Amino acid sequence: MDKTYTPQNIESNWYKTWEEKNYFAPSGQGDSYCIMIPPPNVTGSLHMGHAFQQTIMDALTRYHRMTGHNTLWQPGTDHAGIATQMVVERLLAQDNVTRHDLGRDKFIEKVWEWKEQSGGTITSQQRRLGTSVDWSRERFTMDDGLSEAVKEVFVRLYEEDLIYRGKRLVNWDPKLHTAISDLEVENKDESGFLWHFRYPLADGVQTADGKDYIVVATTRPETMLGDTAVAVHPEDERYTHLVGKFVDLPLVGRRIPIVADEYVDKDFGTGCVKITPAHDFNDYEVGKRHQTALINVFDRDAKILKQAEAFNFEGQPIDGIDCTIPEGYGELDRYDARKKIVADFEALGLLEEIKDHSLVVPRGDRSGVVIEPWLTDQWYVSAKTLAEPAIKAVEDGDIEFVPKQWENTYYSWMRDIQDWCISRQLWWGHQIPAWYDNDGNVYVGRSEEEVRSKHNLADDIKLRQDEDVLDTWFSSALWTFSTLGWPHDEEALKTFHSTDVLVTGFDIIFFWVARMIMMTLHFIKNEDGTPQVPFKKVYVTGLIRDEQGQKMSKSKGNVLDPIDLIDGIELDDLVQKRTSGMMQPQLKQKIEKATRKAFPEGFAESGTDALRFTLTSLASLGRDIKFDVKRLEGYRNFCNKIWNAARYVQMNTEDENGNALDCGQNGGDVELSVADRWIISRLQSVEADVQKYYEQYRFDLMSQTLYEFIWNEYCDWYLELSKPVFWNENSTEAQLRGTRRTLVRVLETTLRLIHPIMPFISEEIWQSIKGLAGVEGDSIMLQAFPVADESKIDQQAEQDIEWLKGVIVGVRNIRGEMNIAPSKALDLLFRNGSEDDKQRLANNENFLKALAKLESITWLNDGDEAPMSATQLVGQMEVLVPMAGLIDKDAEIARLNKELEKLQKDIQRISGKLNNENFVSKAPEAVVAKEKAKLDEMSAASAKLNEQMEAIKSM
RNA sequence: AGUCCCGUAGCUCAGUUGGUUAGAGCGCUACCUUGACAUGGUAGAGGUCACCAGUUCGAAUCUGGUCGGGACUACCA
Repeated sequence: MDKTYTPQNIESNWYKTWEEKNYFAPSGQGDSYCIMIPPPNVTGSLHMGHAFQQTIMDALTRYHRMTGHNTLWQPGTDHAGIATQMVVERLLAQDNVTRHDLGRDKFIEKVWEWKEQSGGTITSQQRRLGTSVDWSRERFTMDDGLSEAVKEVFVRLYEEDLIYRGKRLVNWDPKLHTAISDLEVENKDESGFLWHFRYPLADGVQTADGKDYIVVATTRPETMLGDTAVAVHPEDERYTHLVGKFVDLPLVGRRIPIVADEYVDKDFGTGCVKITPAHDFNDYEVGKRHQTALINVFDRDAKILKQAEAFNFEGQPIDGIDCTIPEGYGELDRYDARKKIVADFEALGLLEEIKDHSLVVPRGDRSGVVIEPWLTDQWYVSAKTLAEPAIKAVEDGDIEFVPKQWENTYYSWMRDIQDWCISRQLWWGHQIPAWYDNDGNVYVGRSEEEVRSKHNLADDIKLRQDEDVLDTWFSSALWTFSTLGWPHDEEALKTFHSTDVLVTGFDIIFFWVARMIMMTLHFIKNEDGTPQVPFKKVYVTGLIRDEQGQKMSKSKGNVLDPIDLIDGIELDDLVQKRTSGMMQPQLKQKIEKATRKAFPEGFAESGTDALRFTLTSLASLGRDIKFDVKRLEGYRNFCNKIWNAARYVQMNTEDENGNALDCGQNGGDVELSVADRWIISRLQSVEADVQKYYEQYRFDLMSQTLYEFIWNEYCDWYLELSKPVFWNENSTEAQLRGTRRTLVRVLETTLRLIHPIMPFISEEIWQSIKGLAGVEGDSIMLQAFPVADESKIDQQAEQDIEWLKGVIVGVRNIRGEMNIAPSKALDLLFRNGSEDDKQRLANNENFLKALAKLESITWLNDGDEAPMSATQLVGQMEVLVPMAGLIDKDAEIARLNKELEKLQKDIQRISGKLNNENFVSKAPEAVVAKEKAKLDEMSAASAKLNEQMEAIKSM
């Protein structure tokens, strides 16, 4: 083994080997365990969030593989409709080409080219991360098989009346020219105005206070061109006499009714609301209740039409409605139209006032432009029917969220779920399996042939397929079963479905998790017909944020590429990476400055294992993660520590020529020291804890447990305790064998414990020590995961080592505080020890002398005078370091004072407790007894130290 | 507006059913190149657990409130 740990040398080869040998495929034996990867979008490359989630999935996968499960981690990618189409359009735009220049087929070809490239980037990144997915099963949401599943689901839902088509208001993105679902709309608080307009009353009617107009307030003046009514509250006395009367809509001249509707808030604005059913979701409902028309005034760009269009609520065009668009408004952008409307109202003397107003503005999550409620034909999924069993599955505990609090979020959305608009006016995606004839009839089916034969359509009837595609999330909703071969090949489905756990972020609980639950419960059934859940657990991870706690995003220029942390990157390259290909180049300087400030050194190479360990150690439940590069450095050092510990083990279990020494594998007496028994005992507890933490998804606690065991117990103490055995000329062969065997076996076991988190370093070291540990096998991946053996828990050994540590730390404390050179060997005196103490010393003298660097150890009898000494207490026993020539009297007095003060404080606190009548009578006996024992011990200690103090002072 | 999360050492965070001397990593101080490791070792400094009130013999932990930070959902034109 090399002297220093260099991750690059070991990581590249092992992954290739594992993959070539097909270790990632399910073993075909044991109970099944399955995780579906949340398919990354093929829009670019993996970010820290992916690295985080995939580390957790890989740890779970490797763990279950090692516990003997038939384990499948299913990989794949998502076509990410809008997002990917936008990426490719932006690329084309660099050459001044639009998708329309290319035409649909050519454009889609380009997107496939991009998909190949981006998909390749993603999978190679995944390999670098060490993900043990079964690549032979890799899927893409637009594969033939998955497209089959999409069609099948669409057709069946249509046949069950759970998918329908209708002309309704949708969230229209006027930039991307597509409908989007409610979830893709981001509502943002922005400041704007509330314009108060006067609408003249028709037929000479007057208001209660004698005006010939009423005042409506609006934040969207331009939509008044499509007004079909004015609404007031039914109990608003100011206006009751006007209900049923009319106003003449200014500019347009249309006569529209005044209606009474509960929707109106009497106390807001003027209490009169203009109703524009074709351009506002609430107005749509009001209009529907009062059977007004729908008057659309916008085109697909949200520009004013030359001639408005009127529809009824069945979506049919209607005649006889005045659809005038006033002169000069046609083709005006919505915001220009707004200005003009306001100006025109003002000119007409109909502008009452303008108030500042904060309002909520809906923006498209991809385009960022203001979304327009717009009347179009779209396809919908009736969500309520599907939602019911999906709610129940969580209520009944068939699906559990970890942490549990996310179930609230899930319920609150599901119980108020709206129909899901699934059609998108894009080119990249699954084209909707619906065909139209020239009479406007719709036929839904798996193919044109199926449609023709099913509906007996003659060959000469022309059919054209719906040009729209489905929402990306429609296909991802089928992910757990479409990837396993549904609807045609159900073998894998039978084996691996329901899957075990979904690891994902809370940001897609609605987009994805909820919809997967709905679709899967509806389509996948057990043999007895009961529905199958897609997964039994949902592990919801936090978000990885930057060092400031900001969300990482390309536009903010604060993203970290996990590969850069693994390989390291120069500052200049990092800056270059963060500032290239930006959508907002004006931010370049700011990003550069922030980056140079945050990471003045760039990143050193840390290796995959260190990154993975960092991510798991940060994986607390229900909390976002501020990614701290310092933490990564610490765990890189941890890898180095493991590496060097392994080197020590190897050096002491092989001779200079690399031949194995006798580690007790081939018979011969084996004698275990107390240290050997102690570390074996401690290992059992660690094994039990690790298993528990897997069950609880507490990767943070697991990492901490492993870190502490390896560093603070195995390295800091056990390795040191092994040295006296190896270096003592009097050690017997049996003793040497015992310690060698323990040394290497504990290491070998520990490597298996860390393997799911740190696959590379564990494999590399394991390969070079497996023989020494008497283990055979091709890869640590295929070894069994360690299981705690309670019979190896050795209380006696643990207590003995605690005692030993107490003495050693006591001596070291005196050395440290008194500035005694580490090289100076000390003469140690013990006084007032019990039989146990004496026994322990007898058993451990060798260890004690070596680790505390002692020249001699002498027991004083009870009455014996001690020379002036610095004192430490281990229980009742006094450990004395003679001061002569070493220790300054005042320094020792000061040190004792410090100790005594601490003791005094504790004694006060505890005796206060014990003097409290209530505590003694009401607290459990065990607690009282414990406090009493503590007090006794501290009092005795205090007395001893005081005595010692007096002795020193009087000398 | 509703729901939820968070506030613990200079920084990033653990602390599982109330009973610990409140922990870790990084950073800091002093000493040490001893034959696994200076990406290291040893010793140490550092906390009124945001604040207030309550429940309790006992609260970082439970309850209510206040302040501060954040997330999600909904929304009055």
